[in-house]
Amino acid sequence: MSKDTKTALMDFAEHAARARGFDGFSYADMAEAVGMRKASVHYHFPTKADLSVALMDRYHTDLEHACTQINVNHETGAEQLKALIAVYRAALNHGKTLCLCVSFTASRESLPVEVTHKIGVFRTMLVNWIQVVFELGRQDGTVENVKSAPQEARATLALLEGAHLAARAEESLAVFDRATELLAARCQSFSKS
Amino acid sequence: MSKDTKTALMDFAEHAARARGFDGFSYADMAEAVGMRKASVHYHFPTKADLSVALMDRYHTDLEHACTQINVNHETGAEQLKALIAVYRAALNHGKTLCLCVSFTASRESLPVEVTHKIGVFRTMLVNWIQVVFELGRQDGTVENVKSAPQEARATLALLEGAHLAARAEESLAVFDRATELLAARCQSFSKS
DNA sequence: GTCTATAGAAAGATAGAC
DNA sequence: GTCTATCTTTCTATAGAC
Repeated sequence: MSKDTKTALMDFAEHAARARGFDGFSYADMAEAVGMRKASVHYHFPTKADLSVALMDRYHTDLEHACTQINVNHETGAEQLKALIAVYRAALNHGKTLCLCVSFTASRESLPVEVTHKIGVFRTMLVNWIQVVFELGRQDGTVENVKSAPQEARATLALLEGAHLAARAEESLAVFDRATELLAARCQSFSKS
Repeated sequence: MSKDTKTALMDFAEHAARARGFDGFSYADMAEAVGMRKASVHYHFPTKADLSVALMDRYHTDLEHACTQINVNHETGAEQLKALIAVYRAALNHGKTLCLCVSFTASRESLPVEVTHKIGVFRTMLVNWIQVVFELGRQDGTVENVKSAPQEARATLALLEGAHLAARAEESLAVFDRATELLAARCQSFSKS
């Protein structure tokens, strides 16, 4: 069951990176978490740089999949935007964890350039997706006051990530909700047009 | 000149914390930066926890002073808000450094609870100040479409910090500007009322 | 205040047996 | 795939001379 072991290692590493930063956990921690020895962890991920690449790849895939699911399950721009907010809200774990992208961005200097590049690709993917949501929201009239969709998309991602930080600073979901309240308020249940 | 040495150590430590995270630099780095030995650094800051407290205290004082200066130098809500955006923009160093509050929030688990608490106090101070700016901007008519000043304040701090992260992710001032464009666009040079 | 010297712990990583 | 054993480096921190 080597794949399960690898998955278990990545699950722990992702959670640890999001809770304590990429420098905040060690191979010893990973080994203890899954019940093996340090040297065995190196069998699965020779270096910590390898681990960081694997984590970022999986994160990109997961989020892209989550976005696709939102498109499938929600019709209007407003509903899709609210669903994205909900995804970030859930990722907070009540203020205990950041999203991996924020965590990795803060720990940038400890990561291989390959991951820095992947962060850029990930952000571009997400901004583009959000932009389409705003365009839809403007067309179907469910998102209020949409001016420039590209600008809205950039600002929205910054707001969501900033709200993550804010919530973590005070370890409180309420802080996240307060920071995103105005954005959520622009989402109408039914078209006004 | 012990005070100068202490200041030099703090200057380097703050820059390093903002560029590489609080776990991303060591006493050896500090010693080399100011031209002394590791043990001598411990004379000024016995533990790294002590150092983190000193950095956070100074940061709070500095930012509070910057806000006061904005109040002195800018009359309208819009001008004050634009000045705050400019402060955050300058702190980026072209995408190389985060503000200390964001850096410390990400490295939370490595810091003493005292600093965690000080981060909360700092954020409250800043949110309150931003709230007053929005109230002013609504009264003098220079900031467009102000709904709830407390909500605007929370969202603005989250947006500024998120824009910091975004800019750092791509090491680009332009990314910061794009993320804050919509906020800046709400600031009018002259009252519309 | 700054130095040399050193302790003790923990980090990332590798070699080789099983 | 996992183990024991070990290496090397780096980290925070302290003792004591100057």
